[in-house]
Amino acid sequence: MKFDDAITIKDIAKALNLSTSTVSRALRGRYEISAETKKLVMEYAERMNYRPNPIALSLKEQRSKAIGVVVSEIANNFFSQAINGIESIAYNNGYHVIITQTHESKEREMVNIQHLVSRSVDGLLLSLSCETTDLSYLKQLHEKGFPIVQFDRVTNEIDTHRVTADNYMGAFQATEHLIAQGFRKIGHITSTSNLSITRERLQGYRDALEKHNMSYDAGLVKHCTHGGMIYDEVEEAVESLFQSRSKVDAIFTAGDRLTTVTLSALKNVAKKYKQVGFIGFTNTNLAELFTPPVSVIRQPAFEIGQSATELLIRMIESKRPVTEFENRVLPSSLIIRESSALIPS
Amino acid sequence: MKFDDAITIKDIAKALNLSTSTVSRALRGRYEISAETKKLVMEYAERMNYRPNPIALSLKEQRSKAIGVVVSEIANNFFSQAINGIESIAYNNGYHVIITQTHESKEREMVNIQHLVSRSVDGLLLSLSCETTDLSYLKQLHEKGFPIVQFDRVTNEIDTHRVTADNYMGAFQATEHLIAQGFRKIGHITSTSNLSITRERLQGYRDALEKHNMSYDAGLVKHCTHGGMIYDEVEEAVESLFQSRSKVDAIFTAGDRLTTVTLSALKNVAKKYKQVGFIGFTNTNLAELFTPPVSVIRQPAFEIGQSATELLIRMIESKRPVTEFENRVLPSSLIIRESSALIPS
DNA sequence: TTGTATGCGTTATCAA
DNA sequence: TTGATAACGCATACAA
Repeated sequence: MKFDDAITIKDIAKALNLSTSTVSRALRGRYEISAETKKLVMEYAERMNYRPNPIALSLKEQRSKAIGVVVSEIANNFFSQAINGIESIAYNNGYHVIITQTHESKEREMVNIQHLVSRSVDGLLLSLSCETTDLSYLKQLHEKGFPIVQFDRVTNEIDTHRVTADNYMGAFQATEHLIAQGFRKIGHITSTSNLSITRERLQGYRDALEKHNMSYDAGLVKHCTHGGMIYDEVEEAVESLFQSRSKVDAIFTAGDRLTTVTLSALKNVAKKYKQVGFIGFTNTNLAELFTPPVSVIRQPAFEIGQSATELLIRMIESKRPVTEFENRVLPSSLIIRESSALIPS
Repeated sequence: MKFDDAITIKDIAKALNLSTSTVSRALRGRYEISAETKKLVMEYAERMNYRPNPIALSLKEQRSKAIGVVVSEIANNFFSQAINGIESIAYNNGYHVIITQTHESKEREMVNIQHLVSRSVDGLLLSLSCETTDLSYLKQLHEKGFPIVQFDRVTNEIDTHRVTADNYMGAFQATEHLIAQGFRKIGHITSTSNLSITRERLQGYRDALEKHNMSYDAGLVKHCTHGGMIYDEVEEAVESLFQSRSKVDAIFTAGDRLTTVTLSALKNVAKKYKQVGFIGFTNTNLAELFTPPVSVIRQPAFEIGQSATELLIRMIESKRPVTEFENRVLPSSLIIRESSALIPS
């Protein structure tokens, strides 16, 4: 059924007693067409509000002027902000954006990518899911020259452009900040070490401790394999950090979700303790609602989205295959609030 | 360029020395084809990992097995949860979801809708933007029989299926709750009255006041035209509610964003006051981070998404045009926390 | 039971 | 300068 009253080139041709090819050429302003015919066609098209059918174009050109985005969750401020950045650039370049979520499932990830590719997206913006292990399909795609840009959660196993936040430096500064505040036993709640971001942040944390001659204790690092999707997992982590053997006086959290949920858990668990230092990676404005407001590390999500999209579109539109891949690292920013000490009610 | 090594029906036909139509029919399990040929084709297709090209199908069938979603912002918990609901149903029915954002701009809204339609989405899930005024295009589309389901922010000017939260009852109960807590002067921060949700909530608020013999004062209702997108607007609203002439002792906020931002503003502004009652519509878990946690009205976002999608798919797949439209109203739930009183630090 | 031809909307190639 | 035709991948009416 056609609900779209969109007229086609054929309709124009018929109405004007021309051939479809003439109309097509006139519309695209080709030099072979007489100014007269051109004007005729253009005006008629304008008047009838002609729009080329994108589907037909996709079929013909084997491209769609659309880019696919694969993220774990859009209900995550980092990603929704990144998507806004992606859209802003894509939009300005005449590209359409198709967003898909993996919900951290590798099957979902695979299905989404395949679907996007078969839908002829011209390129892919990819932030890997926690689970991802088998990258062979992606690798193949990339080797065939399919434009892919990784952002945020990246892997070195596929050599593409990469755009990330400076997770290392963010974590380093965050940890130093807690140390400067006088906290001596800093716990770290993070997600699976599968993820690049997890490893980078952990390294920043370790190096900061080392710089200040504080020993690294693996027992103080809690990996939540579901990245904060499951509350109980986080609460358990928080609780274990407060157990006698390894009682921390401060906590540093790694992700948007993890930060949110840890703060919630702290409300319940930390009551028993006088003061808990806190800092976390987050792009929500949650933390300022705390009493007193806590410090956070904010990531340049919007800019990451923009940057990744620029690179992708450049790849798509360049004639020759790209061989040199960029690694853009955008600075995270430390936001220091009144106090990083949480005073339980 | 073809990066997808997807084989086509033609390839199969060639390899098996059959015609494309035979292959096509075999693949679709038509009865005319001999079991033998069917098996042959099926197996080969399976082995070569054949996938029909969705673009070609769209062009042919004038449908895409995709549904378009138009919301104002995905960086809004209500919508991201609703989208999850939408995806869950769409996915199970073999539909693909294309999400677009209007950022509350009516131009953006128009462009998105047209783009989706020209991309042959089979139906539209629509949550109107604040600004929307000219509905003629949408009306036309609907009159031509294009499947549209409105959700959350709806208008009566277009007669479609509608799925909403029970905003009226939510607001009514919220207001009653504040009254029960002893607050006597309750301010209401909401968005433009263009929006159905705004009007419903306002009515709930008014009726609750009336029931308890409290007079309604229009001066205590602040409309933020940008729905909380602009902080200053909200802060101004909060401040004016605390001015001597109309000093409120409690605030009731209308939207996800508005609630978040008002809470932030309260942190700054309300410091001067001893106690402020608070309740707001929100789907974030922000409110529990407050000290003490505040009460909220939570909307069944996920279920709204699911329900709207069910209706839409039913419309898409039904042969005869729908004439009777449903108005589904799903209950909001009041979440009472320790206290709805905010104690400034 | 299978094959041929046509069309979905567009553009490119070749011919006029 | 313009037109006829084929092609993108698929499904179907019609022929065989």
